Amino acid sequence: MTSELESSLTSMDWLPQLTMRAAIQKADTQGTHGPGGPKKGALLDPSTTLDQEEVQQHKDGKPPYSYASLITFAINSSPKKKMTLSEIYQWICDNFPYYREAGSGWKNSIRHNLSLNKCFLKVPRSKDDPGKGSYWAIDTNPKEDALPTRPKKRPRSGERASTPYSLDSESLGMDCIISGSASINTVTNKVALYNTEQDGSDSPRSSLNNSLSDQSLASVNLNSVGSVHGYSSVGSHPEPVSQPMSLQQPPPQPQYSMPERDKQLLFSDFEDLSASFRSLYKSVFEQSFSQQGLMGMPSEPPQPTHTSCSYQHPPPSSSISSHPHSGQNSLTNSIAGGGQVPLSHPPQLPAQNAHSAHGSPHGQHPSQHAPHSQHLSQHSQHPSQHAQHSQHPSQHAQHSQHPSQHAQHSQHSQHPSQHVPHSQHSQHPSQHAQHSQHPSQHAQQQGQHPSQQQQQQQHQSLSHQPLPTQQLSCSTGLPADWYPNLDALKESCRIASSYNWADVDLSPFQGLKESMRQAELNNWSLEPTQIADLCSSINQFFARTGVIQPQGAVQPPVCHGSMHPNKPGQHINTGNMYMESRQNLPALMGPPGYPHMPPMSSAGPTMTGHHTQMNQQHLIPPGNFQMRRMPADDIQDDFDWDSIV
DNA sequence: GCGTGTTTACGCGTCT
DNA sequence: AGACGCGTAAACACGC
Repeated sequence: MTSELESSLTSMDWLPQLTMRAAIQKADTQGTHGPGGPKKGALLDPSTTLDQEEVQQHKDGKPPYSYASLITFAINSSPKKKMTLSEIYQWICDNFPYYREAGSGWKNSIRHNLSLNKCFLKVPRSKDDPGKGSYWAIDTNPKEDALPTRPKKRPRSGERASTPYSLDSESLGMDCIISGSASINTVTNKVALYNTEQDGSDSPRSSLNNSLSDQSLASVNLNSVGSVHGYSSVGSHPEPVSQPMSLQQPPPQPQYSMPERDKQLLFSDFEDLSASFRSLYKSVFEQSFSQQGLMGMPSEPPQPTHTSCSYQHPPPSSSISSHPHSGQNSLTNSIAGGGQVPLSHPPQLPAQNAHSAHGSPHGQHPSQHAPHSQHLSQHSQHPSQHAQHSQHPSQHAQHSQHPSQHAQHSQHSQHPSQHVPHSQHSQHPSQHAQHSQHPSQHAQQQGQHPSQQQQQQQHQSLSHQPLPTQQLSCSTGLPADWYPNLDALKESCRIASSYNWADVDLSPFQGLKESMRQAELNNWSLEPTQIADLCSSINQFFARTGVIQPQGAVQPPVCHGSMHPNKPGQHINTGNMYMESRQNLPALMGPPGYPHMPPMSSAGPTMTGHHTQMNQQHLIPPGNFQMRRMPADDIQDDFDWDSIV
């Protein structure tokens, strides 16, 4: 598999299949509507399209597809991955003559499905695209929460208005292919995800916009830890994943300047990286936030708009055990990571894979429930990742104090690190210790940050200006080329996360803090440019704090990121770090694993918008860095191991 | 009026 | 038997 993935990483042919994959062939177990052939409900991979062969096979009679599948087919047949209701009708009629002659009841069912099924998102039309009805797209990150799927938009006249949330959300969209999380702010209103404001314009827009926003909401959802791939009950899947029933209805998509598969690569890689970023973020800054109250964010109560917050503290057992979709990430991560990262961590245990493969037909497997797909996926990956779910420092204690919770999660995870004695988790709740079992962690070292002048020089040539703190990096830090690729980046994040940043004066890095905070607020839903910026900023950060080894070798060009302490005006020119990075760091500054990230004309406000400010903030006061490594035994692995495995 | 969208209710088949 | 997924019908509201 590893080799397969390695090769496929080049070809990227696998991406369309990974993306949002959750095709569950339930046909053999339920929903049989006829002998042989595909069954209704058999396929609900949002990324699938309908094979012409399939079409031909069901020219006569009612197609053996569920309405949800039909809708999925239709939408996916659209280059924009969205369709109006009438277009969906038309597509179905075009491809399934049965419905031409059928009454109109099926249309009602289509509408019913669209409304009811969380997989489908209503995308408001943009102002420049007037017309009747909204677009419908497939939610790449449907929230399958026990919470109401959406607010009742209008009280029905009559008595039923008193039951605003009568929908059985668990029964809704169970066939959705959950790809993760994030969908921030969508627990109650999924439409918001496809806000045309974010989306750019729904209609005629640039190909780039289309490719990036139609389905992915124009962002790289880092929060969806590998979840983009959705899950696939491989074990029960009657057909190999590599043989999606789908197939390529040949929609030439010339308007895509970036191939669809590239977009998906972007997703899969970045999402796979999300936990690492998040972990790093939490490791580095949360303590600082809590101590200094800077920006007030992570210490603030969960933002109501932050969906993930809704899942931060699921009821111990019920919420965990009742979410049938969250197991996706096991497979997801195993696919995405491909085991390429040369970590000493043991490979994913079979049980974990089996976990995702178990997918019970009814989605009752604890790991399959979507509502906590993000949450539980991480739980299932590694118990120590609980911290990643928390935005509030005080919540870490929760994650670290209850062996029972770990035990509970252990039901979903076979990760070897689960065997870390619980005492380790509870030893340093207040420190937000980043425990790690990774062998690369070594003795703690301390260092003093050099003078600002040195920093300036270092900025110009990081590799030639070893900092005292870089002594640390000499033994345990990152190589200068810490993010030449995705795996390296993840590993770097992991290593960096293992430091005890609590002792580090992070005040010089307000900009980075803010960047990461914004990323956190956005559920790590970042655009490529923002990813690049973040990488750049982190690179600077690493350099400043000595995490990056002062090696001259493959040292990436000095980032012009927000961490730049001495050239605050440098980015004012473009306001887009990535653009500058692209110019100066052609090979390294782009998001790892994303080879052709196109230059973005505009970066989202999430990250880049802060950079100018950050540049001002990143002036580093002299000599105030002290880093102390946590004792190896106390290191909690907060890295998303499964994202690698 | 019609299309669209939401919601409720119910029946059926399957699975546990 | 109950839960579940799915299909179907229908009521209702909204906007063009």
